Amino acid sequence: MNPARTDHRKAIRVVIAEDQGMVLGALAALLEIEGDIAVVAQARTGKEALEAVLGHKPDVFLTDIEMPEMTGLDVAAELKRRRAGTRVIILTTFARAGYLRRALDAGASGYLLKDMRAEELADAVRRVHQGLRVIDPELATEAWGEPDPLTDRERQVLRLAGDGMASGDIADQLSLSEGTVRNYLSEAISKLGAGNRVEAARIARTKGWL
Amino acid sequence: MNPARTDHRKAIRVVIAEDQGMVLGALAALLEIEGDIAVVAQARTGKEALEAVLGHKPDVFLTDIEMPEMTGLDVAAELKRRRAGTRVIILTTFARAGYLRRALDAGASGYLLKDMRAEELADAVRRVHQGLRVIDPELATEAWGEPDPLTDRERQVLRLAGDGMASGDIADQLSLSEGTVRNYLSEAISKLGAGNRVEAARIARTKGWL
DNA sequence: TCTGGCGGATGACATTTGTCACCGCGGCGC
DNA sequence: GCGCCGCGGTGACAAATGTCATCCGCCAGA
Repeated sequence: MNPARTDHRKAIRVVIAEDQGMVLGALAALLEIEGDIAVVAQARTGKEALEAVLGHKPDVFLTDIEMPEMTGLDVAAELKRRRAGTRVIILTTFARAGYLRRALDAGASGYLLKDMRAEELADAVRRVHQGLRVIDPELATEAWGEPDPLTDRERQVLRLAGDGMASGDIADQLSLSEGTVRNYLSEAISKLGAGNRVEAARIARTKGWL
Repeated sequence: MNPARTDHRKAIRVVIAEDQGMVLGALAALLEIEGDIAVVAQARTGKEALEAVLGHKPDVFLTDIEMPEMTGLDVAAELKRRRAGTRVIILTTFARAGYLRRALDAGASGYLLKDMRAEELADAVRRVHQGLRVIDPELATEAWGEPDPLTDRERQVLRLAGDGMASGDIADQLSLSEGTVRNYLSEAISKLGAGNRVEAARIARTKGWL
């Protein structure tokens, strides 16, 4: 099962980031079983992760997306900006085209879903370490779908509306007039083919456009 | 770290259920590391889990809540009904009082959150195996809070409304009149102290009342 | 300089939501 | 039998929401 019982000094060095402690520890255990992979640090927030990667300069950085303080996508983007040599694998629950696109833009080498079989993880790490790209097949095909029709304003407004905030309150928070908020919402609703703000927010969320 | 390097035939036998393959496998790896715990089966849906537990009669059943086909809570309730001797530990993302209450009603011996430290899991399994109860401290205190003020109808209506369905459509789906739907919604909104249906749905969800 | 687009705003209107008061019916306890 | 809930329903009304047409100021490109 372990293709290379290599000398431990040559092991692939990995940093893992994931906000749920239980999952974090479990993933580490999963990778540690492999003889050729060494988990050199674990992080529970985006900021911790960024520091860990900059400090340890691992070969591979495996990260969740939704974390406190910084998302995994933010961390990936920052690493790209700083030209840290580490390759990034995104590991997330969400099969959302928007997330995948942003991940690739942020220079990620891999995008895997948490409902893949656990056995495939170590292989993905090895592949990415060798310079290959690993994209979950389910996403790879459907992915290059629609390209997010929403403007920034529409996104902001929709996010708040989706949490149940009333038009007036949204207007206050964004320093817009209530009418304008309703206009944006109306635009978003029609762009997304929804029947009302709530449905629109739901659709946008599932597509990863937030 | 392993209190008992016990004879393997005496290992604590565990079945794990969790819909995300990656997490499932990782948790199994985490427990397998311990010398005194043996993972005898893994399941990715509630139904699979039920069959696995009935078939293997493990000492401990560790399960997620939200899974396809049957929730972990449903499985626990069914096991209680059938008087299967297996002790149940719920392992979930959600610190919701409503879930905990239902878990205990369903005879669960443990309720843990996925953001606990991974090291604590094996200990929790051992404790439960010895007949102790293990409840996440964060929940244990706050838990016996408010007791879900919603009626069944209000719950149904709120669920659909929270997904963006319009009053008329909800009425059709539940074979009620639109006015009645609005009445239920209004009741729910005031019971929950919300400002509108969406906020009400959000509140109910976070409390675990769905 | 003109023109077109974009962000933001208005006003008017139809529809949907949220609230309230009140009715009818079937149990259930007394 | 009587009263009283709980569930479902009506009707009416105010407020919030969704839709449109239109307008203004600004700035980039021809």
